[in-house]
Amino acid sequence: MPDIARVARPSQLSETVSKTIEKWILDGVMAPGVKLPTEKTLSAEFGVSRAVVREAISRLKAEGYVSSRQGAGAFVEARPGQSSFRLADALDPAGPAATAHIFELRYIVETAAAALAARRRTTQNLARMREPLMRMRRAVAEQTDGTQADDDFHVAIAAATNNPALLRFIRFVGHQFFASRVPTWSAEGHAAGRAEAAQAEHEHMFDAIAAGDGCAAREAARIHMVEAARRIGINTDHWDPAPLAPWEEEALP
Amino acid sequence: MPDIARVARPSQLSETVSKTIEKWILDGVMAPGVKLPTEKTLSAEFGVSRAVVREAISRLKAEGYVSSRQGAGAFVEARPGQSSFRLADALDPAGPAATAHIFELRYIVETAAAALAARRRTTQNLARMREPLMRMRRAVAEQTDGTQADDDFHVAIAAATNNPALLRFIRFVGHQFFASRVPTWSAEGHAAGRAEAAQAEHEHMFDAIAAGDGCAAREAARIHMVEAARRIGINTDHWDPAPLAPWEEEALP
DNA sequence: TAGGCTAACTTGTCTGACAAGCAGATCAAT
DNA sequence: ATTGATCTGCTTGTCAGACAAGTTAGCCTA
Repeated sequence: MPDIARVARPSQLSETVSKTIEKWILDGVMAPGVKLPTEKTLSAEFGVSRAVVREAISRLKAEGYVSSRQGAGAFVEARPGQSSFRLADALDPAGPAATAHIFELRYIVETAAAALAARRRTTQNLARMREPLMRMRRAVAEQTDGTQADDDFHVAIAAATNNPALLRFIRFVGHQFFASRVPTWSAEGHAAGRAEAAQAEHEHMFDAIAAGDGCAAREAARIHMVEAARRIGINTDHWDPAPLAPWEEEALP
Repeated sequence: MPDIARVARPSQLSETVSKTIEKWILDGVMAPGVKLPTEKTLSAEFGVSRAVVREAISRLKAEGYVSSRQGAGAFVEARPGQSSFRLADALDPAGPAATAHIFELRYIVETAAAALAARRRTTQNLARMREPLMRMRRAVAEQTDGTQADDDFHVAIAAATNNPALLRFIRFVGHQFFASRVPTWSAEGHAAGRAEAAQAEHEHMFDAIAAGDGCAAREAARIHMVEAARRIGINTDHWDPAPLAPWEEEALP
């Protein structure tokens, strides 16, 4: 079943209130450090109960826009909204152009991660990469779904960088494209040879990382990312060439 | 006044409840898609009022762990917590090691951004980079604070990549180190020549980007990042050398 | 003037209630 | 027997009022 466009939810009162206050903050109407109106004032202003206002403020607290102290009031944070990073904002939903931008970001970190993984991977890391690689091999042979294994493979590479922040970011960005991997591993994808092609790229990445060759790993990851982008219809002409270090250059064929 | 260690806040009831449920989800006790206990059940279970439970769930909704439908109940999201990315988690606060990891992530994206900016920048982009650059020059000359200008400069470079996602991520990561830039622009920083050194690196970055030389821009950014890391006491020995493309290599001195 | 004290105010929590919406059961009709 | 509508209990969303806990600012006293 093709996914149905999610019906516009009936606007929740608390959401309306929180979005309004969020807009105040983002537009600079309420500068960092200033005190928000009291809950009683806001509830009167918006014409809703205090419970709704509290729920709205609770959401703003969770997203790092404000913080509140009992007895004192609620205050706009120093760097509102910068405590967490989100790609698909509810205010400006991600279009096709945004997808290309996010993929370029993924391209940057994944190629760097592959190079780092080649230099830092332990034998245990390699084992954790080999497992999803085998699952993908089987998926290609049996023409089954390898989407999850694909995801796991990239996460395993990120884990080999020994950088938890990088790992979490790659996991985060990668999950944004979880759905995009389906066309590769679908029946059509198998028939068109997309799954097989992707798997060949994965094998190259693994071999380079196993060999400890950061240069080759970066190049293999670069090719995989460019091809993956192509498979989901993203133009990569103007991308940075995920370049190699001068002393790595002679290792290329 | 040296900043005082923030005293442990008196545990908010709603925070306790939301952290507990968050842990349930992260530990897999509650799988994606399953229905949470009703608010009445939870309030009885935790021994708090329904208002507290509602506030806790509201927080979890904001962070993308659960979603709720009126009349039906609250359900664990398909990819709980993956709707937003945060570096300093409240559960495991960022230590010095984490700072190094985050800085490496910043290093990866900032060097890539510099290379992209050199290839894509418009004259308007250059003007927006020149402005904070001038402010920093003045700060060096007058031994004043250039922290904000420093931040603005890096954001202006990111903006020149013409990639909003990359811009937002660099702004996000850069702000994590806003406080770290203070030692460079403090009175001691000026006296020790740190501000002057940083400014020289900035000038090199700007010149390379203005010249449209992606290779030189990447190298200038690499040097700046490594030096900036050194200034705040981060070991960079095992970092990836932010390499150059083969065809860019001859441009190096 | 300095310091303590009080009073008003604000957020945090509790209780009870009703409205809006959902899911399963019941039941009638074809 | 299957389908369709209706009904009923349950759950979340919203409201109102109240008290507890904590803060702020002004007053008052020494």
